[in-house]
Amino acid sequence: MIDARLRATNPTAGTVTHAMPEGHTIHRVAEDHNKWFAGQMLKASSPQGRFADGAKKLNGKLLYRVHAHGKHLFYEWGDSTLHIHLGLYGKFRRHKTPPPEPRGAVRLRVIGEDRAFDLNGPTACELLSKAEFQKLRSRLGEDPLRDDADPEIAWQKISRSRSAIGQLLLNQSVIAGVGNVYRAEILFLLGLHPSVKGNELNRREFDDIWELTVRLLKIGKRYNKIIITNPIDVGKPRSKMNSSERLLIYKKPHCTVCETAVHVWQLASRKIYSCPVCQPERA
DNA sequence: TTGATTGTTACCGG
DNA sequence: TCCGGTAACAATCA
Repeated sequence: MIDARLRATNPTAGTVTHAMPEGHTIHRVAEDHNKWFAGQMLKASSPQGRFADGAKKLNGKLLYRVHAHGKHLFYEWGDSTLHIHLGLYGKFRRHKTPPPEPRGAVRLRVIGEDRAFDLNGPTACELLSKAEFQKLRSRLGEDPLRDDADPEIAWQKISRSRSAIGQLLLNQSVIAGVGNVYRAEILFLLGLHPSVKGNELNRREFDDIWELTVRLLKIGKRYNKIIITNPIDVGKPRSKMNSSERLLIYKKPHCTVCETAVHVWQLASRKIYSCPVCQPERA
């Protein structure tokens, strides 16, 4: 069970990070309590006063039974749950043992027999009660990577919404795990304008979105990167692709299919890239 | 040094 | 209630 590869939020918007440290022992927690709980997200769910208790509970614990849902990781500990969310830049960094002195913002150090992991970056890392876990879990939508995912539930939410599909894809309570890069690439590949409303999509279009999302997230999980392009077209295996070869529309000045200038705009407070020709607006 | 960011939440107003 | 926009958070990178 060691090194189960699980997906989590990370700098690459929902792809896998390093192998997750399951079956290892927490050796150290950050001394800088304020830094640990710096983010608003953490303040909301973890009052600072609880840190000391949490840190004590964390130290020396064995991490076991990890599972991912969307961009969240959960380690079960009997009645409580360690919740980790890697945010924008968080990641698990793997070391051999003994690991070097921690550098930068190391939140958590996990030590195994032959390897160690540092959790660093502005990440969520908190201990949740059963009720808190249930509450968080209930706010998450279907994760296309999970065996128990039910696309019907996602379809109900999307088909009843007047929001743009470009918004809905980023909404973790609709589909959990899609980030800004995936949303741009998914809509581009399907020729859908990001402004098309959820309730304007037909079932066939939703099925295409779901299937493509599953496929892309699986590739991302496997290669630890968001990879959209076909390796045959690029002429090298996926593991060797560089960043400009992996994507089709995100941050591209010109459409990689028709060479039209890519339209860059804001949707859901995030930059969205779309091709005015390949993704026509709907009347 | 500066600005942007592959993420999320709280809050406010329509 | 639903929906859109904005601010805040903070490490990292160009």
